[in-house]
Amino acid sequence: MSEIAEFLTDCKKMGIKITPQRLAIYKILAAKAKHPTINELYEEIKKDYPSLSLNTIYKTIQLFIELGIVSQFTSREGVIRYEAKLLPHHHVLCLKCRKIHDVFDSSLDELKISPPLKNEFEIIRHDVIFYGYCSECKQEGR
Amino acid sequence: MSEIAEFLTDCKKMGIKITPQRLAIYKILAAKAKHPTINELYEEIKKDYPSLSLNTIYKTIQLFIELGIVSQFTSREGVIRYEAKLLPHHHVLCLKCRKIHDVFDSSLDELKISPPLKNEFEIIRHDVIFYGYCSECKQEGR
DNA sequence: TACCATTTAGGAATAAATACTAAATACTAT
DNA sequence: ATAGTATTTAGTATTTATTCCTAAATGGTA
Repeated sequence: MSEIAEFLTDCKKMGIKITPQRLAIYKILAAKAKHPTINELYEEIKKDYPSLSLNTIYKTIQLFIELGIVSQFTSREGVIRYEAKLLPHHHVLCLKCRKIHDVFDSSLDELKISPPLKNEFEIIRHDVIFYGYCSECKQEGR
Repeated sequence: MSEIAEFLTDCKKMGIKITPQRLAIYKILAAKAKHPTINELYEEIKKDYPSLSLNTIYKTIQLFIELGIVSQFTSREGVIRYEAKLLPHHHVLCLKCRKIHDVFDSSLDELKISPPLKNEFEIIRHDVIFYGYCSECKQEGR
């Protein structure tokens, strides 16, 4: 659980308080292969913290994004999803079941940036999003 | 204006009616370098069609997406933007001024799909989104 | 030109996100 | 350990975004 330890030191460094709510939210966001929406977060955390307010989730997410430890991620469908920034990776979205999976392929991390783009922009990073059908959905036809 | 002519034949082929509202919306979406949000569309079209309803924009956009002539596009910020599907291209978002520009670089259209990804998914297409600073913003510092 | 199914405008209804405030809590220095 | 203080939370109210509904208007067809 070194991610959690890292989170705790991050919080101290940034001067924000460590609360059970924040820890619970971060833990879910840091869990691999999860890309919850606000409501999915809410439903999941309510199991352990029945009194938790949606408002707290909104504010915590916003705080995490400002601190740079969480990123927003939005699929073509316009559904906003969140995840902790851990290893660099990309995504693949199943066009049928809508599940989003992580893609770890470091060759995608070093795309060739064409000269016109390089001239006009200072590129910091990039995301690749694949669209297709996952193993379950491609079997059962579309 | 061949895009507009193409739009008109598309509509006929699909059996939907060509209305001034639909044409106005499509024209803005087809204008290069524009990636409007719902509200930006609304504000812009209201200049010419003061009576146009927000409702109409929502429904028209949804129709266009179903017809496959418009695509949604959502940046890390979670703001949904729309554009007509013309040539295949990718995007670059300025982290300061938030403007989104098109990137035409066909080498990005043929990414190498790693074996694990290929085995588990049937990949149909992909998007690349670059993040960085545009020529104006990188000069004036951040 | 008249007909009819489709489309629009506008308001009502619903859903999503944010603002506000009193009560509760994490951290600091003692 | 304890008290003090600024931060944070929960809960409600408010605002904003999106969808639903219906009568009136309009585009395409014969």
